[in-house]
Amino acid sequence: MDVFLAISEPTRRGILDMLAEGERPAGDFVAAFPGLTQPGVSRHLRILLTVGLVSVRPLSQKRLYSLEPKKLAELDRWLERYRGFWDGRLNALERHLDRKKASRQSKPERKPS
Amino acid sequence: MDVFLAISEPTRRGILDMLAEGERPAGDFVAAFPGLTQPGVSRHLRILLTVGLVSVRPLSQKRLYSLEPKKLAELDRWLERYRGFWDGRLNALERHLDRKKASRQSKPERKPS
DNA sequence: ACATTATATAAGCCATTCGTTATATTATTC
DNA sequence: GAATAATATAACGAATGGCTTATATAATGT
Repeated sequence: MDVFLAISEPTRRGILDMLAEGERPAGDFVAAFPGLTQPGVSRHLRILLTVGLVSVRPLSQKRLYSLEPKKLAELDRWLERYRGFWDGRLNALERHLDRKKASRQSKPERKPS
Repeated sequence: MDVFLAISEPTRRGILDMLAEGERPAGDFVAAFPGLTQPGVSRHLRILLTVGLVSVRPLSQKRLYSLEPKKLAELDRWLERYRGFWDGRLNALERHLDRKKASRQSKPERKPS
């Protein structure tokens, strides 16, 4: 299983989306996806972990998952080839860069759980 | 089948990569992937077509496929959320923007201070 | 009309994946 | 140490995906 296959699953993208806001215990995902059972969610986490899209650290009985951005950069590098093919994209990039540059001295913060 | 699933397959990414260089007849892909049979390639093209990642126009017996960038922009919009999580990305973006700007105006600026 | 070229569709097989229930593991609390 | 809480693993069935061979469609050339 590679990164592309890993993010092809909606639930796993949902998990990543939640992790974009910060570190979270596995239980949060179980609660967030009522359509799935706990083992089901656990398996998705396992997949994201083995692929390298997330990492874990134990906190008592809990396991805190967090985003592993380097792997997502892989995906971005693939898209790189196609960027410039669509219009309207440039403005979005410029806006993003402006935000980035404006907050360059401050590190991106992570919400504690 | 959605865009994420469509690009999760290596052969289909290969097809898109070839299309990044321009319009191509179906036969080109059959030739480019010796590990697959013609119907196998045809099915991948069908999938890319139904998802909206490519389009076709007939030219005599041939069918010319070309990239449909708008659909890839969808993927990019998803990644947007995560951009800014990895380092080193900024420079690549800036380089790209510089290229873009350079092609839009006659005199590109070397480095903003 | 018939053969050829280019591509698509059909049918079937095998591998993978996703979900489930049941059970195991690990840490905490009483 | 027994009970509880949080999470992981095992085993398995159902669905999906991708590949194949065989066949169909469509346009071109003779």
